[in-house]
Amino acid sequence: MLREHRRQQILESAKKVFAAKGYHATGVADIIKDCGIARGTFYLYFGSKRNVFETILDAFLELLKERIPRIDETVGIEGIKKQIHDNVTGVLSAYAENPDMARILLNEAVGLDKEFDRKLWDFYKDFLGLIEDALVLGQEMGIVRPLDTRIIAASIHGSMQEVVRRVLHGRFDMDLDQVVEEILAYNIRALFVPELVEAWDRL
Amino acid sequence: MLREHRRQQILESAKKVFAAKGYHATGVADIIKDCGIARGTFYLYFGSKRNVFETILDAFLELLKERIPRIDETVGIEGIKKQIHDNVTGVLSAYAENPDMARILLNEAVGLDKEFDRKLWDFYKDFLGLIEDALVLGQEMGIVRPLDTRIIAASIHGSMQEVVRRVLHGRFDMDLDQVVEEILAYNIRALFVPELVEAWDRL
Amino acid sequence: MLREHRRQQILESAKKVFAAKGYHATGVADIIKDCGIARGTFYLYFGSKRNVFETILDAFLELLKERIPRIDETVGIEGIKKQIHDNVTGVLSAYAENPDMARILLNEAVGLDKEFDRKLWDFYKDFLGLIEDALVLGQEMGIVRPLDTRIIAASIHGSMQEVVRRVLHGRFDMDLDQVVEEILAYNIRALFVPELVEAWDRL
Amino acid sequence: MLREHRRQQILESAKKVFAAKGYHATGVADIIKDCGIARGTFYLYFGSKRNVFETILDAFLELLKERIPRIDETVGIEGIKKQIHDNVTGVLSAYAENPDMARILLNEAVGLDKEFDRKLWDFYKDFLGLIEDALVLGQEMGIVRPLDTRIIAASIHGSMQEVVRRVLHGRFDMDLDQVVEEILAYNIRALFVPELVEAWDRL
DNA sequence: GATGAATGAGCTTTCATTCAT
DNA sequence: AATGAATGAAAGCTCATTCAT
Repeated sequence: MLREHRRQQILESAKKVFAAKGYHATGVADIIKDCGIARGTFYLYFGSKRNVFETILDAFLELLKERIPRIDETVGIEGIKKQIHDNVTGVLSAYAENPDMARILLNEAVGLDKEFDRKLWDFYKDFLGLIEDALVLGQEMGIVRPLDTRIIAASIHGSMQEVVRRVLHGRFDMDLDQVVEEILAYNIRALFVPELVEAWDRL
Repeated sequence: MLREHRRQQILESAKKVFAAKGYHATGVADIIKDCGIARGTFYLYFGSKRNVFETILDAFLELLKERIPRIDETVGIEGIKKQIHDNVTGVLSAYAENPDMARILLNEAVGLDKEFDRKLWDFYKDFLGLIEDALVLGQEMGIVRPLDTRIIAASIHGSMQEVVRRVLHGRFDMDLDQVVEEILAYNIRALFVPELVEAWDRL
Repeated sequence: MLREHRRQQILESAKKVFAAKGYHATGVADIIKDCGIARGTFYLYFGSKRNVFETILDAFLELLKERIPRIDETVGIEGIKKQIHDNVTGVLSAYAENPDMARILLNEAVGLDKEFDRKLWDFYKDFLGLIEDALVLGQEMGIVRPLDTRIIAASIHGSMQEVVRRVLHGRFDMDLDQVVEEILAYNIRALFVPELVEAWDRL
Repeated sequence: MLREHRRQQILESAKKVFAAKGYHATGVADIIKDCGIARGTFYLYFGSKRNVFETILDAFLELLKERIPRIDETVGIEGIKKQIHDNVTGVLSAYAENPDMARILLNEAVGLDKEFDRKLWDFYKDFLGLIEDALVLGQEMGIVRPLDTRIIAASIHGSMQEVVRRVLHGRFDMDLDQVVEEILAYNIRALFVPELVEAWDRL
């Protein structure tokens, strides 16, 4: 399908330019120049500048969602450890593999307009919901210490997001695994009951 | 000082409107309407729309800086605990007391343009530097566990920022002290050597 | 009279600034800054920016008019030569002694608006009228060769004006007398019947 | 070339309006109204109001330059006479054929801003340079009397310019040839050695 | 008389979007 | 399907002038 291919071309160009210059500083002119198409052609595939941006954002949010499956608690502590490890790695690598999209999500999509804000809050609400569910489950299983699950879910999310932001900004020259290890070590201690922390490290 | 008073009026209106509508969606027209002044009057006090925004942002960054004094480590563990507690409370209350400014910093100032981005990164660099210094100091004192100070400094910053963001968004109906307690409990466990965590809680 | 003194102060400042920056590039702000008075004070003495400009221009046009008295032809050729010499010297020295006003007249007042244009044309019409009258008279006396008085009056005026313009622009480092001599030598030859030219030079 | 045609359309409208209302009194609104195009279209072809004006001015200066070729002195006195006649006719007809451009050059471009002033002075410097060269050459050939070439070059230029200005202003109902004859007769007498003037008229 | 803060009409310019070809 | 010239609403900003003190 040629049509689909052309659509993807535009999306790629838009992604690149939005990430590099920001939403407002990017004009439709920048996108079509990068893409080598005419102004009118752009509007043949996307209704508006806002619409391309939304498409890009939606795709990345979808991608992120897939990387965070619900935790299966029936597989024992060792299995849980592996799941958590995989989830964190999955999310972080989603960012790492799509730096442009990540930059757009973390830097450009913030404060764009009311509707985008709602979309992001909705996404994060789901994301935090999953974290909260996991925390509650952990508390029921006795492995997570007593804490306010809402505040702590936000903390976890915020700490990961900020680390990602700084890695993307190019300040950290470290590899993904090291980042995952640090984040896990940090949160394990922050969340789990003391007895488990010891055991965890021995796993 | 009538002049200073008028300047403050404009700043207040600008703060309100920027926080409510966002930087780009806000026109000078919105600010002067809220303020009840003429177009020209606005430009008598501020050189441009960007300039008012910058003034607001700078003021808030300055305010935040004042709330984060360097930690005095010579006062014993109990004194350190109090300092940390005060610092966290200080920063969070700076946000709580200036919700508009906070919203502007966290939502509007992100991705505005290259120069604002640099300003923010510079500010955060200082902020993270202080956290890192404290972590390194803690490690030297044997109270902070071995960890990558850069990643963890980012984590701490990110976790606090995200919590603030969500409190501002109005979803949390909790009071400041509770938030501070949760954040501290979270980070104490995440950072300190196990022996200290126990002692800490007993303080 | 203090009032008159203040008025002159403003006129002097305005003259200076208009000559230096041009009418449009000059703001009321420039004038009052140079003058050290308040905005409102300016409008106490002059109804508008245009009005100050007009006042300056009128004054200079008046000054110029005084320097060009009608020629008295009853005094013999030698007397006429002296009169012409004095008139040319008078006009040129009016420019030389008021370089700011001259610059304003020659560079700024051109093409300002319909009304100024009319004022200037009227002035020049009078000026050219005097020259034409002198030419006609000269023809009647048999000392001016046959020529189209309108065209030649314009030529005379234009040649003098352009020389003044260039002197003002600072390109010529010559003194007034030399300029007068050249202009006279130029026009005498251009205008007079051949026999007279010779006689003229011997006078 | 539709694009070039549209560009010319805008230039024509701009020329007309600038000549009629003057640079400052003319708004982009006036130009596009005269032209029947939208605001944006204007900026598609010209970067700014100043830019159109400059384009018009440059074009006319270029046109004038072409009309003033260097004089070839090797062709004998009769040939020189013809060349001078042709040059003067050429320049004057350039003005006559482009009254709007001429009005813009003579009335609007004066005192617009520093940069335009420099452009004009540069052009006139070249123009006067050519005249001066011709005068010096004439002196070497013994046909031009002793005179200050700089002052007289300015006189010549000024006299021609002023005549043009008045013709454009519509006060003169005479034809071009007559004007040329008068200007030549005037300057021949003013410049040449007496013996030549006589010979000249006999040619 | 003097002040200078306040005014607002009006300017130039931008850019997402449309539409005739 | 593709083009790119044309559009025009809307933005930021200036500055001569006014007027309450």
